[in-house]
Amino acid sequence: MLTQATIRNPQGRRAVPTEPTSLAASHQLGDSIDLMGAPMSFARNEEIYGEREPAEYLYKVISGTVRIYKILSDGRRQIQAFHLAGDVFGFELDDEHAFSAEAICDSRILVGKRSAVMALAARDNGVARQLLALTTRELHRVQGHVMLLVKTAQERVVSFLLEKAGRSDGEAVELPMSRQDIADYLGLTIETVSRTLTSLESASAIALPSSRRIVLRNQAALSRLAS
Amino acid sequence: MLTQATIRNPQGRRAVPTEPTSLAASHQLGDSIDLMGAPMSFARNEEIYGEREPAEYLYKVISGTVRIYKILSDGRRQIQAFHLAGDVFGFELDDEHAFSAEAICDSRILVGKRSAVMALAARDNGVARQLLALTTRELHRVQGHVMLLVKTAQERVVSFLLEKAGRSDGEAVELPMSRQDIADYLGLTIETVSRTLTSLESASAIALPSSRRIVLRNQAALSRLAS
DNA sequence: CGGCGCCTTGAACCAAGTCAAGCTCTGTGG
DNA sequence: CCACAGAGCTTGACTTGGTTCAAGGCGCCG
Repeated sequence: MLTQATIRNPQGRRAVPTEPTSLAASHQLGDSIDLMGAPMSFARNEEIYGEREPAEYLYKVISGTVRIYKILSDGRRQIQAFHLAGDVFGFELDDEHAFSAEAICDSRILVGKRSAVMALAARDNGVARQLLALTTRELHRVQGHVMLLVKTAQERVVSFLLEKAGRSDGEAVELPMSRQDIADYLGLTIETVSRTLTSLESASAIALPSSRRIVLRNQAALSRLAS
Repeated sequence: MLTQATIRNPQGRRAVPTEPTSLAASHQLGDSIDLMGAPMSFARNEEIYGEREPAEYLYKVISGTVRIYKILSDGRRQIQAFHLAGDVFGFELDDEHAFSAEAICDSRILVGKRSAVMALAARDNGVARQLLALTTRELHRVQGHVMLLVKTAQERVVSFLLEKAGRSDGEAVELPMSRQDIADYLGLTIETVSRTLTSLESASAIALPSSRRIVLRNQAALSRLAS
């Protein structure tokens, strides 16, 4: 359908919309900027943009999940964020991306010209304030991530589960990401994540009907374990 | 001189200006919001605001250094940021402070009404964009903090020194904060920070003429150690 | 059925934490 | 000017939570 989704630039790295996006932001929606850009599809593990590339676009997840990450000089990968449906990402301080972005599973992403949104924000105060709100919310989330990274392995895993549960309906958490993704977000190894989940299951705090599906059986106990 | 600086509310926790602040932002200054609020003095270790208190004011450091932190349920303290002269802090997502703030050394802080700045931002697009710029810069810094916290102890300490060196003139870094403050910022113990500094000195990468003064003797080697 | 990702489990190891002295400033009072 | 006290910093010996290395299991798809 949207074949341009997989078009890549000469370096084979960045997917771009095939035509200039016609953009408008309806700030009456109150909650988030609606990028009237081109919806694009990204396959599982497909790169959306790479670190140090020019930051030309802003992105809003329609469906699917995106990981934002950086590779450290020793080859380890640190995931900064998982973005779910509704999240806007791709903001940058300067004109290059500080992180890379990849689709974790097949995803649809709304892609809009960053310069157009910025120009609009310069004219329209409502848009500017929405950008501020989005950035402040993201700042808050990253501050929470810092608090996570100084806790014990069990506290990190439990906090992660509770955060995911907060954004999912029903009692079970469906995880689109692999154990490696979780480990790289929490600053742990895949083995530690796996062992911790197993031990939480033994303690009847959670159930693991399948590796990507986790049932929180005792939310109160989990909240206590999250420190 | 500014005796109101030490006035505290009934709970003895929050210092407030004695009179309603007359506020104006001159966004022509281009770089930062000038809170034309009341300059206040805070003594070493004096609280500026506490976690969960209503976020009524915004703050800009005139001189001195401020630590922004949270106490974890197990009693450990995690420092989110050190703010130096010129930095603006006190932004919040909702109407309460998510963190506490204390002066690390005797400091002068410009204090302005948050609501006044927000009202101004609603009218004046330039102010709104400056707030966005400040928040985006802070987001960037916190993202860097996340990257720090997954590194080894030596990498964290070296990165910290290089960051401080970047904001100080001359070849020596003057640290206003204690080893405990550094440890709580880096997610390490005071002993590990101390040992790491000693070992860097043995390796001639730094010199420690006094405990609060650190000379970077081999910046290239340090950059390599920062990973 | 066989192959390949992905996940779990086990055993050994190590970086950083903990516990415990002891040292070095700095300011204060005799 | 020295004695003392206290806070802040360093150092040493031991412990431990999490990593590393290695093997094996599970589920899915051709």
